[in-house]
Amino acid sequence: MARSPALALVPPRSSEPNGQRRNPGAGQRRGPLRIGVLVYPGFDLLDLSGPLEAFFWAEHHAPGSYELRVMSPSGGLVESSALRIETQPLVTDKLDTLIVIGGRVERAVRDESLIAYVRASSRHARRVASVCTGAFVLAEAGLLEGKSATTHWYATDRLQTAYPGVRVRGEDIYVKDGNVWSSAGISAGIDLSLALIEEDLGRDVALAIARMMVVYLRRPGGQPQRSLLLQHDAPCDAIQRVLSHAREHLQTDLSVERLAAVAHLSVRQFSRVFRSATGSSPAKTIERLRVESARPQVEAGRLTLEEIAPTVGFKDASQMRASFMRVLGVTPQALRRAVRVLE
DNA sequence: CTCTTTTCCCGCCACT
DNA sequence: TAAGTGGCGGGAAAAG
Repeated sequence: MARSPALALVPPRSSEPNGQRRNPGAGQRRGPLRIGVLVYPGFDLLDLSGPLEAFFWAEHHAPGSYELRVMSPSGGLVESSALRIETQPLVTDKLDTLIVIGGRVERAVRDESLIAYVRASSRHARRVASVCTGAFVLAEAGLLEGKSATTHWYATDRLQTAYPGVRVRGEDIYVKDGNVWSSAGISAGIDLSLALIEEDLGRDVALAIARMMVVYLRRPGGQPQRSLLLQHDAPCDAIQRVLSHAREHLQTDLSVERLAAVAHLSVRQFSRVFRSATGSSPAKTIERLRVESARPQVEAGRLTLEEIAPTVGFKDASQMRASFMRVLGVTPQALRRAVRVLE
């Protein structure tokens, strides 16, 4: 794996190291980049607030870089999943980036004028993006035809069936294909926004924002969006039993041989079935499970890393550190430091 | 950091 | 024949 010093959570305070910083797409900057965020009745509030917060911090770090505009077809008050928010009418002129928020899109995709607007602004805007099920709007507008895209894991099948021309990448947090970006559910919108900001303002700014928001920059794509700890609906029964067993016996030996025994299968057959059911290998999955379990404790900062490691089955802190690097691309110490920043 | 040992994992093939 | 299974070998990666 590529070791990536740039993933360190705390950027060098000297604001000058290597790395491309000026935004490459907009040429010489004149005025703030206008970010149009598109919502509609029934949109998901968290899909909206994540990106807004990210761009808010970007503006804080680099004043004058962005101008945010939350828009809806009707303008005025629009009802979200949680509460009503004030929006502005749609505009197309000088729109740098259009971000379509997810939510209950059924009506939105049937709104001819809305779809037409998205299609039209995609011709003028430098970038178009979607959060969560906002991908359906982009797809309906034909922007995803022949392109790779992602959406909330719960909706990937529906997206694929409804729009066969889209190359749905259900495993990715966010996907960039040309100038069309899409992200997975809810909080993945933050990752998407950070990536957009990184493209505009450079890695250092994106890292600083990630630190303020207490998230970390994920490696582009490749990160499974479903948590193994939350996943209780595995496709195959035997595999589900093994995962439950693993969750409840994290501190014990979870070698492939052991797991195969739990599944009542030979090692060979077990790893074969496991891969086809989960898309990943047994050992890698166990490693992820342990990292996911340790992470909240690491961030809480109550126990030392040496104390945490054995509780989730790592031999010691250094092994835990190695696993964190492999799975998250970040060391436990870095995660812990990131949380402390706000205290 | 290098060297050695162990574990993982997947193609291949034989056996139900 | 088709589909599921399990052992073997060895390259790759992790652990020691």
